Amino acid sequence: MTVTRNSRADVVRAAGRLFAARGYHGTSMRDLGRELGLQGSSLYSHITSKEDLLVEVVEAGAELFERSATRALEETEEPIERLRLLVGGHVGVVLDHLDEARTFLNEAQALERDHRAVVIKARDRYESVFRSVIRQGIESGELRPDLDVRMTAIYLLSVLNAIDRWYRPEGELDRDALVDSIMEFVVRGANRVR
Amino acid sequence: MTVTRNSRADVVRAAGRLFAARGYHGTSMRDLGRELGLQGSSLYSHITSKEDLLVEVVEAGAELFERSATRALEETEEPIERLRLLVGGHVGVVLDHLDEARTFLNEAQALERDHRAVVIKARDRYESVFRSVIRQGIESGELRPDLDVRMTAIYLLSVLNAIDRWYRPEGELDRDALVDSIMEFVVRGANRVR
DNA sequence: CCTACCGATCGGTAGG
DNA sequence: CCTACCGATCGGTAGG
Repeated sequence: MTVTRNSRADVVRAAGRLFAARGYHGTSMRDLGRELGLQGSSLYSHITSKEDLLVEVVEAGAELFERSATRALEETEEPIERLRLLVGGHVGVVLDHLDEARTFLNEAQALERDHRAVVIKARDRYESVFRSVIRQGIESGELRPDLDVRMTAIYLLSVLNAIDRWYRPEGELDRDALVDSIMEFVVRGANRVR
Repeated sequence: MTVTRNSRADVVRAAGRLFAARGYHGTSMRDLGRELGLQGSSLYSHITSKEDLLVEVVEAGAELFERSATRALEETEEPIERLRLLVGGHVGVVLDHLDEARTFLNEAQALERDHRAVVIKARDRYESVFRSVIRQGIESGELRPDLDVRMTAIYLLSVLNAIDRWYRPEGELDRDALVDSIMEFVVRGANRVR
């Protein structure tokens, strides 16, 4: 049995776990120390403040979502394919990086002003990728022309951001079926082909 | 200028305001006292614990949603009309009772086990109303028969529960237009009429 | 990474 | 509803 010291990355990951489960204000540095098998005060050899930890976890979440969007755009130019990749990528981030995703989505309000502003900008950029892909789908004739682009993006993201609230990987619905289900829900309502 | 004493209801309402804005763990009893212009310790002449306050706010939220669902069912028997009333009622609760709605939706995790279980049951009952109305829409032939009832209810509620994250009453979209927009998004995708 | 602390703040009580 | 507290816990530092 090897007892290794914790790395800074271990600390950030554990913080994500607790922030996602109990919230930032619901997590004390002593809770976090316990999670890692050390004293709360020992955490300060890795970080300089509790807020720092939140910033790192939230930024990790933001990066995961942004990278997913970039990949979707690089993979193909076909709008509906892009939309499916955006949905699949988002589902992947939520399911594979639940803690970072949840903290990014729910705990950004606990950040102080400047850092919160950065997060809001990252969210806007991410949402704008959805908007532009929806717009491309309209231009290509695959989505109906009277669609409200902004609203559609908001509704789709509402569905995606709520997944962690109900989805259980042990359930009957696997990841691909989930993506199909969401795509059907969204695109059937926006599809021109009748 | 009349300086009146605060009632218990005032305390609960103010608690809802702060819990919704900063979260339960992000709100101290002294914060709440300041909000009402009195000492933190004075709150204990109205209530017996901080957790009590959370229970009351969350239950107020639960009741508002349940009453909205009951009203929708009583108003009409036509499935699509019922669905519209459910959506309109939900939008009304979120916009007119934002603090209770937010606390109900986001802060129930801070409740201790027993009370949290009550909330989860209330949510299930509410969701089951959505499911049964969707089922009625399928039976009446207005919604397509291959629709996944559970998933459709979850997606619709995901859209509804995210409204407080982006909707601004000062914006161009008024309440009725919001309801129309959501109904179009959901029903067009589920509508049999082509 | 630990021990030993720090001042500040927490939820809550006693007694008016 | 206030004053005056209580013990516990908070984020964080010093010094090893």
